[in-house]
Amino acid sequence: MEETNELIQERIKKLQRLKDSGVDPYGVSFDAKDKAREIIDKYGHIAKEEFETKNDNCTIAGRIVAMRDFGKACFAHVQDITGKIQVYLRKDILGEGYGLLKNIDIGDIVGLTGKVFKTKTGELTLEVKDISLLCKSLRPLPEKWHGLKDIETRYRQRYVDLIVNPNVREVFLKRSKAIKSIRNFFDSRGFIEVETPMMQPVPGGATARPFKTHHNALGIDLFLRIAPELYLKRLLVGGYEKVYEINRNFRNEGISTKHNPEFTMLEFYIAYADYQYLMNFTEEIITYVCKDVAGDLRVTYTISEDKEEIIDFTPPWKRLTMAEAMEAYGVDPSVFKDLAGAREFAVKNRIDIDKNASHGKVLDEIFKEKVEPYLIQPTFITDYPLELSPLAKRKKDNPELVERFELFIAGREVVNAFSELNDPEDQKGRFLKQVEARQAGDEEASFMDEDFVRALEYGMPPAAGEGIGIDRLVMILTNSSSIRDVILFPQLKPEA
RNA sequence: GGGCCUGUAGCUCAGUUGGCAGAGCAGCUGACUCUUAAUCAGCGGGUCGAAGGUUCGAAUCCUUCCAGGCUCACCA
Repeated sequence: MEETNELIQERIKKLQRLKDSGVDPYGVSFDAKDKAREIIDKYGHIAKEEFETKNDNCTIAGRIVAMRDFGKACFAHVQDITGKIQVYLRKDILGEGYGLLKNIDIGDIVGLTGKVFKTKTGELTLEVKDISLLCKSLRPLPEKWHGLKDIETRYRQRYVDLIVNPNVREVFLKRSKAIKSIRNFFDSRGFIEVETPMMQPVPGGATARPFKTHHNALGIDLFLRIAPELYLKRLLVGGYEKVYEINRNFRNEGISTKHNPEFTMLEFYIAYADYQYLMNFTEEIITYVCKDVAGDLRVTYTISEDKEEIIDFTPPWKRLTMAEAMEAYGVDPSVFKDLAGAREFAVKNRIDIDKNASHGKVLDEIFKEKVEPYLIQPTFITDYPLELSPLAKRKKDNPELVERFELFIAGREVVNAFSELNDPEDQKGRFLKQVEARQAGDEEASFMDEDFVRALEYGMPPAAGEGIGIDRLVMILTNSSSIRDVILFPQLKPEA
């Protein structure tokens, strides 16, 4: 971090010269009335000749990203949040102010006012009348042509990535837009946005290993939440009928292109609705967000280097039960009969399964291996085995299945939703089952949450609840192949 | 955690059989008032990821370690 090289030394010298000449190299506030993009939009279509009689001035602030020096004149590009615009500095116009240029580098942040015109080659340009340095930059930016490619540097020094890679800026603008769009959607439909604990004494609402932390004053261990579910349902008990939360979940598991230890989840609950209602509702939300962010219901997604797919969000989306989907992708229906049948199929197809795995778990494994990767277009899968869903309501006609669906897009689970179990006795029994599984060594099994059962005993209206993985959704909307490309500061090992 | 790959100048990358460490951009000096990967002349810049080993000699071969990528396992 302390490294200094010749290029930095040069800039420090310039910094000193600026100070010596009475220039504040770290500027003050600057009223940048105009934006690069707006200027280009406003004047771009006007013919070059017309500028000869015009005298329109604009004021912008931004970072110098390119410079072409001619001795007594200089072209540069200045970049602000909206984009880049060329500026033209002339000694005969700037007079003494032109001397500032000697100590200015690519990367410096400047504010300037100039007359709008078009160059010989037709590029809209500001002929600078006044320039002030707002911030001297001490480190050289990556090369102008190849930019910053090194993935590690891009993630570790995201600020540099954002300066030089416009597509990266674009991705995170889209992410912000997607989240705003989701809020609009829910707010306009009578939901209230809530915040529930990130630090929980009993981690629940999902099957995953939690992070543990400690509160000194209370003298207790707490867990970073793996899901907000149990708290949001407590709010249904409390009388709120439509709630949503957009916030971070934390899971103490592997890191991959699809997993970051902290990730953003949207969860929402609707009293008196069920999972069937939610499927339609999900189509509505996602098409709403997709239109807003991508401008179209069809988006291109790069599945792998040599495989690109157009994902079409035009509803209705395909709906299959887990069993139907398995059959459609060539899984022998005998797997549903019993554990032995499922196990046999798994072994035959070289699917790794834990030797203690239950029937439901084995089915889940087979599904993940044989079906999930092929669900490219948005597809709802319904009717999951009870034991995989300790918080979901049983199906009336088959109590071993639950009223649940997951939505798959591009071969990935993006949504998980179900009719919420509101029978306290059943819930308590399911918790106990989970506790048993935990004692038998399943580290992901849930803990008993006594207070949640107590809440259900007061009565929770029948309700439907859903979780949407925001990072994964944004990946699809921005054609990003790694979750790290949609998280500003993804988790990495500390720099050596 | 396993397998495969990568790490060389600020950035993007070459580096042959083990034989003086290279290019482009960026930087510095000079020229240049419509360039846009500006151009022209010249100059400087390296812990070759780290440590150890083999060798007369290592960026290059071997071992270990560090970081990253892809992938598998686990998961969302």
